[in-house]
Amino acid sequence: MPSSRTIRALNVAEKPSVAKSVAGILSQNQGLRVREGRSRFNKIYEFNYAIQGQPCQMLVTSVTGHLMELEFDERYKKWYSCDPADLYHAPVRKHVPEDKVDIKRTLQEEARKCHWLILWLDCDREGENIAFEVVQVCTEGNHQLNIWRARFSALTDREIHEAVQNLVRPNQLFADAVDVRQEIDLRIGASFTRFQTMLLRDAFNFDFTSDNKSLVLSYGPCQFPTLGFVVERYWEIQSHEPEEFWTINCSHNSDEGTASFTWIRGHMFDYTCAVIIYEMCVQEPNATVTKVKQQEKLKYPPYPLNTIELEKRASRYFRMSSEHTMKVAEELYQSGFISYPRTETDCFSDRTDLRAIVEEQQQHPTWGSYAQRLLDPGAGLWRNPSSGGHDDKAHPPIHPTKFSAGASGWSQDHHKLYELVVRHFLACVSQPAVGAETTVEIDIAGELFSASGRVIILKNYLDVYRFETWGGLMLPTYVFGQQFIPTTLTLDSGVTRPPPLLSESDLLSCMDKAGIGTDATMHDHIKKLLDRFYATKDANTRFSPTNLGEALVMAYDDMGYELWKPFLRSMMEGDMKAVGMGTKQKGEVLAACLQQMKACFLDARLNKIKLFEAMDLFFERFSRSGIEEQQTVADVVRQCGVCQQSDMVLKRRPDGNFMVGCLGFPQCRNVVWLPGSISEAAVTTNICSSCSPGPVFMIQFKFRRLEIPSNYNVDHLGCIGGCDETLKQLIDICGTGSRNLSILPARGPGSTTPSGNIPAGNARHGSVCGNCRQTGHSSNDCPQASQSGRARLRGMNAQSGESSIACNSCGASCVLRTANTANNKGRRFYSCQLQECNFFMWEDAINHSAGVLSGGRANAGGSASSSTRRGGRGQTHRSSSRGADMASVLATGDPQSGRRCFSCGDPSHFANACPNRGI
DNA sequence: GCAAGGTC
Repeated sequence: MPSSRTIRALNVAEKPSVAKSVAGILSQNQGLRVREGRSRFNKIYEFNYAIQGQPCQMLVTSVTGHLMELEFDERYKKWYSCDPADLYHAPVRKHVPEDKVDIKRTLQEEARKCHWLILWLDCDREGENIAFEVVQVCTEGNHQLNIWRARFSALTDREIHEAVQNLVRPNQLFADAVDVRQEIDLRIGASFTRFQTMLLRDAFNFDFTSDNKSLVLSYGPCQFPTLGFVVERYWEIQSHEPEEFWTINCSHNSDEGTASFTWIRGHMFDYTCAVIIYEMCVQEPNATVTKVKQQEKLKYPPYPLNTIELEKRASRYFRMSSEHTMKVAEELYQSGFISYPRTETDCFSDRTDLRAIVEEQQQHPTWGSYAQRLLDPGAGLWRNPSSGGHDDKAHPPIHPTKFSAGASGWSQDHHKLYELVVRHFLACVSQPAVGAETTVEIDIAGELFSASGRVIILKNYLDVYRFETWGGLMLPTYVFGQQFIPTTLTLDSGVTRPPPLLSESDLLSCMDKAGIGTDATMHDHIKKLLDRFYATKDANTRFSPTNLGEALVMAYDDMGYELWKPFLRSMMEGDMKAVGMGTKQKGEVLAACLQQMKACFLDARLNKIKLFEAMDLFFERFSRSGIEEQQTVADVVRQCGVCQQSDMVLKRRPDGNFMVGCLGFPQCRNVVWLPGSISEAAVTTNICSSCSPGPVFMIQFKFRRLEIPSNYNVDHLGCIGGCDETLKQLIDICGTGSRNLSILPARGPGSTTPSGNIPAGNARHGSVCGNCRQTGHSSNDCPQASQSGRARLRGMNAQSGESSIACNSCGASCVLRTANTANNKGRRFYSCQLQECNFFMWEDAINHSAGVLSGGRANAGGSASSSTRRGGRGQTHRSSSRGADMASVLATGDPQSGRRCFSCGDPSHFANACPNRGI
């Protein structure tokens, strides 16, 4: 029994699993009692222990992450309750949300009975912040608590015992750093989200959803840069100008097989040079082996698995989304099959018993025998895992924690993910694969070509890590000085290709590199892009921006802000570090950041026309004619006091503004103009008590929040009979004329854009400028050509033209563009607008040789060979091939060249002997 | 209804 001097200590961990581990380690499972708390997930463990010789009765329980949330005061919570700009200074408070109230009550009840509070939160900034949330809640129950912090970096016996024997005080600075982040995220996120949602949702017909009203156009310091990565790559692809190149390829057949030699010069962009060199090779085709190099190559196993790698590999190997991967991993963790799945750590601690983990897997029917070989010292397969250099000091790399040959209730994805975790772990503790690589270099007429092949000598970890392969191309045997005549020698052309769309794995890498999100939240940010209709993911897990996503990024880019770039987050990360170190004050960082962001917000609001312009490129404005018709039918406000014959009715004008006019128009011109800031107006059955002659029916108005001062309500029941001061004031302030938006370029009939993504300068786009994407001019006379970063990016290499032809390859439309590269400046070409199609054709190629695509000059010597330029993404692009079987060339001469000089056309010599040769 | 961060 505890003595009267025994200290009762309440221990709180960040999650139930840690509470259980800490209790198990400290009690050594002796005298450990478990009871329920008010929250069914967070149990309470009790046992006796001694800290620094002091007997303690230990109570160990947990929270589940943050206990509190930051929110605005009640008055600012409703979207229309305030100007979004007010959210930069509106009061905020931390509160315990409904689903955490049970945990709060448990903590307070237990704290009342305790002397000490020991905080076992994860040892990172968020953990420190949660620690202070726990302190706040517990001290509300007991002001006398002595508060301690246990610092540990792994759930091992030594770490936990050391932590409890060396308790310290919690670090307020770390917690402050997180407070800063939370407040900035909330204020920026809420203000921009409310602003752009309220501004755009009612103005445009977003054709991808039938529920326009509930659409939320969110902004967040993580989600927008993530969208930025997707859009930036998409623009890079759009602005890519295919460039034609030439290369010489050589093959040689022997009894042992075929060797393919590639030209050491690689791609040559100057056709004449390539032809001259090719001519030299054709004239002296004898190949001499100048180098044979054989060396051993090692392919190392991957580093131990952390969250981001798990997500990337599951996406690559199984095409599982990162969000789904984390859901499945969480379930495997909850049921005890794998370790904690949210970890940055990619190195194992020296204290981890790696062999014990392997031993468990020996019984598996598929990889069990590999695990047995690993443990057999005679096999020499074991290798201590290398370190990836990251350690979050809280969790080990993801590894199997319990053997399973497939539990009941597992889906295919549970099987796949568990298999990945096990095989990855077994690979990490295995020897690298060993290969023999052979490189052969040959010389033909002074030009060098090379071929390489590799055979695997020892597969080692590749035996178990079936997700990776290592090329096993065999080369025939060659010896130094050997000579042979190539079987084929061809001059091949190709075109440069744009990079592919970002895959989920690429996107995670971009985010990781730029510090966007954490290992536990990155998949949420990616999913948010899909949920918000900002991006789509295709079957190959590649992301494209939607029209909405592209328009939003385009608008902010045109405003000149880099809100869609990762810099804001990086800057915040720097500031948070400074707060954590104590070199900057919490208040000072908050004030400075919010001041900057508010200025940016106000400026963005002034420039809202950019948002409308960008949206206008892709979406239709809501038609107001229907509303007008409906409202002119029945909405009588009063009898006309001028003609005294007709009724005055509420009308919506074609420009969207409201008026109350006499139905006797045009004979009677009595009219009451209404403020220009009204978004909705409806005549009610309420009758004004002061205006006469009556009845004058009152009108329910809704004003646009952003167009009236913040001290006016957006909802107003008003009267047009002359008694309504509010209405008069708003007419004074807002006027009754055209709103800003009516100065936008009108969208003529037929300019409706389809719902799919439209590349810059698309011929289908009609009169949209390829540079700035506005209407009314072409890219050649674009006034913004040098102003916009995006315009610069898009117009970097080529300018869009208006002319288009049908694509010879896929049938879609090609647009005529002008090259701007050194070699082909001013030369015009057609390129297909269909993203998947890479068709490209010089305009002069059509003129020179009808029916021959892109090889006009290549085939000038009379070649009959030609083919289209189309090829799948990522394939080697080889199209027109001007080549010949060398044996036949040597026997009969070159039928394709007519044995004349390619350089000057003189039949008396070949190009290598051409007197004009000056390359 | 808005962010991002914990975690169940």
